[in-house]
Amino acid sequence: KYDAGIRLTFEKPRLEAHGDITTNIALLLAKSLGKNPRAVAQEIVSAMKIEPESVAKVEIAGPGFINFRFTERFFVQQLSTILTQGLDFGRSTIGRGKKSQVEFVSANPTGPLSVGHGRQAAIGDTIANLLEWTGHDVTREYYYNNAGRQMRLLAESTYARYRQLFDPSFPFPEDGYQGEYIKAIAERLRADKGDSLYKSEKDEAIRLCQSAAEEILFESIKNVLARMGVIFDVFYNEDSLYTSGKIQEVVSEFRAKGLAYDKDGAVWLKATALGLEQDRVIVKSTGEPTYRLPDIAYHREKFRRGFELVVDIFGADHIATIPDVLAGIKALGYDAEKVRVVIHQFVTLMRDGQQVKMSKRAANFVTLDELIDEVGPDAVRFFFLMRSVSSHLEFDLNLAKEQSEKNPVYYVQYAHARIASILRFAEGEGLLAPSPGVDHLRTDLSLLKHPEEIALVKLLLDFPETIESASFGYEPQRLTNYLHEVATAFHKFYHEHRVVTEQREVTAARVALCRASKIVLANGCKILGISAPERM
RNA sequence: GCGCCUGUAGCUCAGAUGGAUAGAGCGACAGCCUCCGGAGCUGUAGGCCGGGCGUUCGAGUCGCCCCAGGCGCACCA
Repeated sequence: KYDAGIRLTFEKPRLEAHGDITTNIALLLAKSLGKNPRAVAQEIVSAMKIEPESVAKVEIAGPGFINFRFTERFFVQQLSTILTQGLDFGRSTIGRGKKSQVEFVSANPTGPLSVGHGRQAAIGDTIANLLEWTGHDVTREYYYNNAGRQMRLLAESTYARYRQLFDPSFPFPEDGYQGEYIKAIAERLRADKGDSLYKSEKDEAIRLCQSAAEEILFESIKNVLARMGVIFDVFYNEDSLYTSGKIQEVVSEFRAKGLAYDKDGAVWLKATALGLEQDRVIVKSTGEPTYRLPDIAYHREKFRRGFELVVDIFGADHIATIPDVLAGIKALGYDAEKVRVVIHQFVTLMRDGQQVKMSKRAANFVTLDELIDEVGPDAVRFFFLMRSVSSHLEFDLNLAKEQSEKNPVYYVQYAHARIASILRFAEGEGLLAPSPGVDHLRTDLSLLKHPEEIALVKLLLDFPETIESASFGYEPQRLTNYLHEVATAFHKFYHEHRVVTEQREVTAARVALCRASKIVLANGCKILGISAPERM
């Protein structure tokens, strides 16, 4: 009966003592009504019809919050939803099959992936998983450039290393790639082709070096990504934008719209007309486009390919390019709001309390492959997903290697393995029906009434909401933190109560709780891309 | 100089849409296994949420100004 343009919302109070859900509606209304908020709350409560089956208590608290407490029965009965949905529990269709693309890693094949790429791989793949779980139709895409200056340098470096195998005095390019991996590629070339490159004409030999290096590097990039459980649907080659004329098309359109002009022999994008600080070169005086142009053309293709949601995952060093691309897209008539850019901050590795120095030039460069070798793929992914993406990440190698309770990965996985073990034990005692799906329908879940049991049930029921908020906010760390909480709640429950007891009915109810916990942990791990072991 | 990110317990970090008494892990200290996995659990200590001003019933959260650190600011990608 009040309409002050205020929406009635409920939220979960931070303090358990404040009930299960709460609303501040009375506080919001009080001002416009010129009444005491508690009096408004009282009016609202008096006018409400409550169902005693589900609602245990309604109370007005503090300055005028209305707190609701549900019955334990209300919660506990929802366990059957978890058990029925099983490996699909947590999935939703709110994404309505929206055609979505997540672009990440996108490193050019000029060297092995770094630990920074690893963070991006974990974030991108997990965001893709989250989108899938919320009902999006997801394409994982890797964009790369195998032309241009960097690749030329790679080719020349490879060629030089190859020549040095025959003649150590052969000069190495000044800005060449120093890494050992170039030497390895050269060795492989010699093994495959002998000295044939040595004899052939130089430009031709360099071309061969480039394609060989590219092939070998991509193979190793794909391998290391696969170790992390990351598989791309599409590898999009920037070069195709040139050969198909898409680049030229964009320039022409900008010109037609009066958004491009010539100056000093280069073509400039009139970015100032699009609300940006300064105009930018899109085609250099040499005739070569700057990175902006293909980026804009590429993003236009994303729209043309029908994506309704485009998620770009970039490292912090790419931040400057984003406004140009978004402005360009908008100028071409596309809705830039459909592009969500996730910027992640950098990673530092810590070993024995010391920062591990990482320099691409120097020899102490740590590759993603080496990191996985050292701590294993589960720890790598989990650690990369523990922190919010906008936060600098300190990766503690000692902790990640530790096989103990200190290590959060093991803590979560241990909870899962422990449940598996309990279920094996219960099965051994002949206490499990062969089909859990049928079993739980006959289980009296209202026998779960201890605080640790109820707390665990409530937390498990938060799972779908956690996925939604992680998915729509592009914040995987919410899920990571949540799973840690679930593990804690389970361990507490387990510590306080025996699952397998003399009373068959109680045992059945607790087994159901274990199974539901196992489902949530397993599904959560699946989204994070880590294993949920039955034993460890 | 300009832009983006960050600043919360000794350390590493959570705290979505402003809510009631600020959380976890590690580290420190003190405890808990005749019993389904101790890779577990319980307790103690530890905080002017970088500083200031503002917005409002209410700010770690929003705005402005400082301070400190990171990353950018090319006719490199």
